[in-house]
Amino acid sequence: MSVTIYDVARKAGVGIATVSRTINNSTQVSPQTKAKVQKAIRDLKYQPHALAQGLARKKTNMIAIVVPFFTGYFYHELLKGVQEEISKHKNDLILYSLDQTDKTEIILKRTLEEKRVDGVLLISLSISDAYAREFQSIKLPIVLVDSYHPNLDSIYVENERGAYTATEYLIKLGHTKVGMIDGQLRSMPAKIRLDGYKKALADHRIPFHSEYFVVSEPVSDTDGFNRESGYNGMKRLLRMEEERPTAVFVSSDIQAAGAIKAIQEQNLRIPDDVAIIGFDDIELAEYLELTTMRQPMVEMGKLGVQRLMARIAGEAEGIYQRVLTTELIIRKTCGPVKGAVG
Amino acid sequence: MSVTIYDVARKAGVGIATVSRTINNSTQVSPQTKAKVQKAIRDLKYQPHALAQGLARKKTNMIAIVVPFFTGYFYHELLKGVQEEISKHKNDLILYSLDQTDKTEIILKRTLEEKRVDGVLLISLSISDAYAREFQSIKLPIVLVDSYHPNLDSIYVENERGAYTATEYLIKLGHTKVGMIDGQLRSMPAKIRLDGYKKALADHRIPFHSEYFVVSEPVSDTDGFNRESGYNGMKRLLRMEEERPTAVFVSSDIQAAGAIKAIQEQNLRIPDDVAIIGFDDIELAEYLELTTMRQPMVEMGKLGVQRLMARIAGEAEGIYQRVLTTELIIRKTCGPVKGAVG
DNA sequence: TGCCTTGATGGAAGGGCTTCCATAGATACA
DNA sequence: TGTATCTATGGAAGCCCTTCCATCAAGGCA
Repeated sequence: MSVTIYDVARKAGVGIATVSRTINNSTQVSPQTKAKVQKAIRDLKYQPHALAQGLARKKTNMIAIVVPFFTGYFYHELLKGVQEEISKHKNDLILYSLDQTDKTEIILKRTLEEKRVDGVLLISLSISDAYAREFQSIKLPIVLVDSYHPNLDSIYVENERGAYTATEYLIKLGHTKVGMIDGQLRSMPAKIRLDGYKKALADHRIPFHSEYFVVSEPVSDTDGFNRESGYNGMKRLLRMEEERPTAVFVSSDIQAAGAIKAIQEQNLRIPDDVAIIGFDDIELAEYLELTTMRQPMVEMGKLGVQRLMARIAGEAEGIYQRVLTTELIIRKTCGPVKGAVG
Repeated sequence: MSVTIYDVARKAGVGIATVSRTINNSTQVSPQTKAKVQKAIRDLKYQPHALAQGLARKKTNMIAIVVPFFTGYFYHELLKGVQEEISKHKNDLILYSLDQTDKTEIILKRTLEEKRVDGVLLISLSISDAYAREFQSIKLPIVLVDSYHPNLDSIYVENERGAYTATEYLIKLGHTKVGMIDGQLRSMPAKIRLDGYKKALADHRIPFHSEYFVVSEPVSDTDGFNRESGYNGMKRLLRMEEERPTAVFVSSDIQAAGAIKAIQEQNLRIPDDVAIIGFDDIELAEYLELTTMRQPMVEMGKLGVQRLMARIAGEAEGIYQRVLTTELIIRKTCGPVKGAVG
């Protein structure tokens, strides 16, 4: 049925080992023989069987990418970077998208033991110490992107600094009633962004006001970075009426989109009544004219792949911890506090 | 190093065939033996090697999905449906995203010959007759989604009817100067939507005005369904000044987003000066309050997987051609023509 | 009691590749 | 001219499974 290395060998009048060497560009083959074999390969339209190769080589040329898909656009952008980079390396990508973050370890366990992939790219998901150790001991390369573990290669943005900058930006516009809408605190970025927010307040001698801080409700087991949570969070803040914050730092653009909707529904104006700053700078932010903190998402994806490939090739040493910077993108959802000097 | 079926067999004091049978739930194993083997599997944390299984079984439990990624959100939504469905079938997904549509056949060739996957899901990409035949003769299941080939399973929406409905909707609002911004005509949906547009005009005795029809410029080798093309297309239409269309059917929401931007930049109002209707109903459409034709993207993804799995299981016969309906979603970017009765 | 089923089990042969090891021929050196 | 050194090549083992085929024990029936 399908043509194998034996067929090629017979046709070229050589041994299978020689065919294999030719395929794999070994220098151990004389030019004449190589030419003969290549001709036979062409004639028979031979293509090595990927699984058999993988089995024999103990290398599959596939990597797994594990993402929590539910939150949408952020991962979409990141995936772009991953795709761009991976195609350069002639590797294939197995996509595992989780509908619940607590399934992470089930997937990791499988990738770990099935030996289907050469490495894993874990996006925005945290990993327990136990599993981190397991990956190390089994020597399956893994790189965390938008996540962090002290013993594993990690690529992430300076979440605390970004949140600090965002909050401070609002404060410098004259706002003192500065709220925050965050994702689930079990998500690492959410937690750290809260720290940045608190620190900015403290540095400017504004007391932290627990009513101004809203965490998205735990819907099933998501990380809470979604539109509904932004919408609900903002509604809660607006219920405070006169006491409501005049500016809100929203922990992700997608939540900011929901927040904006809630504000508009109350016939309040942005930024006059409520100023909004987001986080991420997904494509949507541009449409919404949302002021936000940009994360270099595409770049994160690329760097993740690069590092992973290096690890797989055995060219990587030590633990790689790359912190990328965020950038304040000023659009139109933030303005000075009402009553302040223009 | 890693634990194999031999280790399990030795530990359980049985032969490897029995272990294999236990794993694969054969009834040919006595309950006692099965229990013994299962215990050994648990004790040793044994997990079958996916590649070896694939090689022996001639079945990989992986399917390839080939998408043109550049156009963004549409595929993102579709992928959601695919993911949901595929996880039910315990299959893995290899993602091939093309940066150029003319690479389609290169990828197909590989998937065809490498035997890495059990089937292929081809999204929005066309396939030549030659390749269609090849897939059939080699018996590698393939399902086209948002695309069509007479001899292959295809799932797509009634593009002509959808375009017709959209155009007619504008006409019924009183517009007679109805323009269209389309993707590259080599893309099948783009071509067929043009037909629908023309037919609606004809049925309402409005002559087709070639200046009102704009095709996105051929950027590298994309299908032209992107924001820039919508932006540029609309700019071109607006250059006609007083002669410009009062309503435009834009062939995809993402282009509509660009078109809206172009309109706003000229300080024109939507829908008063120019009415816009899109196609797709991607998530962004809701933010933009875009009136559009909804395609059931998630459903298309699911159906595609279902059909493919049936094919792989050998339960599918004949050629499946499933046409899904589109739905007019009225939001706020269309209104009656100026001067008409409200 | 003897023979035939039947069910449970093990062995071995693939599946298609890579790679170690052995061999043979050629070259080089003394 | 004989021996040591290389290079090109082939054979076979191994990667880890599935599955066909053979075997064996036990039970059923005459």
